[in-house]
Amino acid sequence: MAGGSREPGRTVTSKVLAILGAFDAAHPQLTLTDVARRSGVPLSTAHRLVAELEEWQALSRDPDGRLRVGLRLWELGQLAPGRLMSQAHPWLQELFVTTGENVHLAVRDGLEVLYVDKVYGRRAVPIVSRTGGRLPMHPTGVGKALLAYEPDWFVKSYLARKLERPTPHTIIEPGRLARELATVRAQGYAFTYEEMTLGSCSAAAPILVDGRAVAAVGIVVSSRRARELPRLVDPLLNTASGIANASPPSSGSGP
Amino acid sequence: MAGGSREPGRTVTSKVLAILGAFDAAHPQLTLTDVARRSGVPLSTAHRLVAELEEWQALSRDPDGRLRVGLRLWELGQLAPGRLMSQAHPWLQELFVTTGENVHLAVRDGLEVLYVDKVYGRRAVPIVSRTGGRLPMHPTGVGKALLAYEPDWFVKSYLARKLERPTPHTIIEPGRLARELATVRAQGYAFTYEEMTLGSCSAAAPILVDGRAVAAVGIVVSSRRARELPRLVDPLLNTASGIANASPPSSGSGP
DNA sequence: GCAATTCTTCCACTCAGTGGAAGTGCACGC
DNA sequence: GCGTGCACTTCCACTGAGTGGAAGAATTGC
Repeated sequence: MAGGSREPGRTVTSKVLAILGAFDAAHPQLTLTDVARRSGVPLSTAHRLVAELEEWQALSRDPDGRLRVGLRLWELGQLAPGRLMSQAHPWLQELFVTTGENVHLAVRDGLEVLYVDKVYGRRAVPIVSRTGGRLPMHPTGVGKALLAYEPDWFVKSYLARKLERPTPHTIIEPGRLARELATVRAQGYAFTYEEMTLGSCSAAAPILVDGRAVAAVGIVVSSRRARELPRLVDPLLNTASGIANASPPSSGSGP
Repeated sequence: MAGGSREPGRTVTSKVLAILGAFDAAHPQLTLTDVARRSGVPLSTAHRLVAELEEWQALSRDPDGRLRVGLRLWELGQLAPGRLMSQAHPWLQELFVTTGENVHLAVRDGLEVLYVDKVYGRRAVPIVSRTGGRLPMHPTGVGKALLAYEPDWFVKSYLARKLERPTPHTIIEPGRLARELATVRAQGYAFTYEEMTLGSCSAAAPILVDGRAVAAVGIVVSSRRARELPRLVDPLLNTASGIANASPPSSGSGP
């Protein structure tokens, strides 16, 4: 009876990864049944695999018994970002102290920006992005800063899709967005005015290493204070170039 | 010839986890051969599993082709620590701003402390611990703060082992250490004087939720400035209780 | 107390996974 | 140019680890 009709061609590894992938920012804690449903792994199989993952502390349980990503996975994750990110943090820190604004660092992942670090104060404007969060590129400052330095074919394919419009201010017309990106490229930084969230504006600058934007620094302020953004450009650019230069001298510097 | 003499009883999952476990703070980037050697997984098997992990961005490759923990794993890890840690960060930030000292947050994992967050300035004393780092409990401030609130049986078994002695100042005599812990418990905070690293002192306070130390906040200063530690106790305790209270009202508060 | 939901265990079948060995590719030295 | 060493990739026939439906246990809700 049992074991006969398995779904073929699915590796154990892919199931393990599907189980881990069931967790995301919107669903940080799940029951076993949730995990099975979201990952597409049969319940009994999920049960066994989850038990192994728990044993290794890749997953652990909340007080109420729900599953969460475990400490060991967090610890592993800390090894990921490499030199750039850990070197960037003090710079972000300093930018926060000198400007008093919420600052963050983001990289591109696929067609989205992934927020990899942020520094913020308790009294400042509440900020939407959280570390590890993802947002589309075109409505965000860091997204525009990164997109502007991607190769043409990439930008083209980005613009070719139907773009989300989180607010009425979001620029989604391909032509207008392309012109915006040209401006960003020309001046070296990007602004947004309520393009992602009503009430928030931002300035962002790419971190350029060998001409490629490996990350971007952003500052978010409430839109009432949008007029202060230009004032923030200088410290922003300083920070961006500081981070870029702090990264170890590029190995392939020459021609 | 092939496939016959496999090592039995090892699940695929355990191999995947062993491969991930091959990465640690001392070995953040590895070649495939390293991974196979460190994880005990045969090279050809490691090759296949690593390829699957790469496809999912659980692992990725450095410019020079060596393997690293990938972005997706970092992203997953961000979901791990739950409310406490993300709520703690602004408090740490503030403690750093008011004191100007290096501050960090640690939790107990097994017999070690795991540093889960830190805030530091560029000009301050260089700090040994890095996020995700592990240290033994008895020579560190946060370690003592955490150990002091563990149940008796745990402390007993901790003291029963032969304790490491990273510096001549490290307290490793069980009796003396037990007395030290009693003091910590009595006064609510811990000091260390060059017990982990020559040249560094620290003060630390536990974050108590329902009488259990769920984490600890620490401040590190250079030992020349050890006399300033007492002055730092008040802000430290404020921070610790602030973090503790900021966590959502405990569900099982009163019997 | 019964129904709904979630979690755990069972087990016979079978194909996904295995790993030693052979092949490929690259870098260096002579 | 050619051999030597090392790291990576592919191959393949065998087999037991993994499978998943279903039944049972535990828990929750009404």
